[in-house]
Amino acid sequence: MKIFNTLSRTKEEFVPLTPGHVKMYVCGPTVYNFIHIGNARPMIVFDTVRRYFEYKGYQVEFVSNFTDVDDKIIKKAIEEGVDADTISQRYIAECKKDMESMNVKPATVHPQATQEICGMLEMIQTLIDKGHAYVGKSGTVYFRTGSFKDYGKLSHKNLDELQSGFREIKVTGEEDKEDPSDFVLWKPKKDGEPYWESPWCDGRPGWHIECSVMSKKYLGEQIDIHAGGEDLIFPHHENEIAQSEAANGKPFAAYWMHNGFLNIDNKKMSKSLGNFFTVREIGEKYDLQVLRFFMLSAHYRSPLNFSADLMEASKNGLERILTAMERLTGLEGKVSGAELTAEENANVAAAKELVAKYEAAMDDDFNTADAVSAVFELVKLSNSTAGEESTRAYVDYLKETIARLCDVLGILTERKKEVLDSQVEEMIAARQQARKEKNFALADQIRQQLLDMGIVLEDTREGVKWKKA
RNA sequence: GGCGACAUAGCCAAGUGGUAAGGCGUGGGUCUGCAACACCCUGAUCACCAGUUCAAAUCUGGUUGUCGCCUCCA
Repeated sequence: MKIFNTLSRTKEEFVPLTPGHVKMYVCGPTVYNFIHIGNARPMIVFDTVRRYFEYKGYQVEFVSNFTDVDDKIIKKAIEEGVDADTISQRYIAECKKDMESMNVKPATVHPQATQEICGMLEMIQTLIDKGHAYVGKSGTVYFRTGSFKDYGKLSHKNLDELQSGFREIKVTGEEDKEDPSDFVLWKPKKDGEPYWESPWCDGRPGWHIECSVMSKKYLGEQIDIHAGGEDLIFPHHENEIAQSEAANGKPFAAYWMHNGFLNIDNKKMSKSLGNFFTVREIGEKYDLQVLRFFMLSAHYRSPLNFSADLMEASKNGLERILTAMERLTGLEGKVSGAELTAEENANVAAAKELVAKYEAAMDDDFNTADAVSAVFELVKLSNSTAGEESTRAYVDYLKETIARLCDVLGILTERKKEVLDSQVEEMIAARQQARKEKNFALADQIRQQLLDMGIVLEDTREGVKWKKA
């Protein structure tokens, strides 16, 4: 398997620290609101990465945090007149609902920053002891970037270049920094903010230290993969490397993976442009399986544009896969035979080549777009070669194969079982009766009524099928 | 200003040296009472220029254009 490593900016062969195991950490959201579809991209992408590792037989330890102490959370809490904790707990719960709807597996551990303060105090103290951090006059603790010679290795920047960009920060209240590119590890509380006691001042941790500590606690000092959105490369991940490697004295993550940004109608998503969508909002219009399928239609490192038209196209494409699977399920009850025919053997051989194509695509830095194309080719093979004259062995093989490949992508191949109310069932029966009597005008009228109710009918050889529009 | 990415059919999107996967959409056809599903057919010489090579979308240089990071941000 090859993985594009941001550190080297090249695809590298994946070699795990421990054979057969993968330790992976993905930076999670700050929980001050419902997650937006931009947050959803890394969740879906790296869940797919995890699933593929598992498909290949790796045991994956997958840790993803919730940042539950932050300016935005505090701001929201003040607005609502509640505790910061109330806000973060609420949106952690909502986020987990969204993840489930997107078929994102729960992490092995979902640590929360506020539960890990103790470890942060320890790591900060270690950094101070080793000369990598210092206490400013207000009790603020800063990381001394100049003390870490590899600072900039991930974002490929050097400290000199960074000086100018940080000048502005220096004037806005952190003037006790030794160097403008130093960053905060611990900062003093302000009135009304949550705080913890520390040897330096009552306060709270800086953002970057959280991930270093949680990663260390749940995965150890060295991990295989650290991932997140590309905007996190600098400064967040750069700072994590500095903290972890300075404190632990060994390399932190072997591979750094970053997903590209999601744009809306070719523009960056922002509240001021009014093109800001939460996952919850999209879920009202589409099954979130469609969102997931859409996200996998491009390579994870490419920027991806979101629009209603593209969602519509993804919906139709996904529908094609689900229809094919439904058809195979319908055939299961009608076919028999445990031995493949000669012709079927040839088709199975063709299918195996498509599985190989799928795996080759995923092995090449998780090329999901190419992998999906192999699934579509399997669908075409199934639609054009499986029928009532097929053997049960062949139908089972196709169904199992497509389902297995879709499962790695997190795409559920069985439609959610929905129950029709009796009124609808009666209408369908009435329409069938009308058709039998060749009263097609009435039949079409009933079909239109059902369509108005959001139910689409399809007359197939296996009988009437229905689905939601 | 610094660092970086991208530019493939109407749209989305693979392909990184040997004459362009796949999906959506469009148009035509088969099937069907009709519709839908499905199947068959239907489309690009790869932003532009120059170069390397027997051979380039794929390598090199340049031009144009779009975008990202450098500040909280997935």
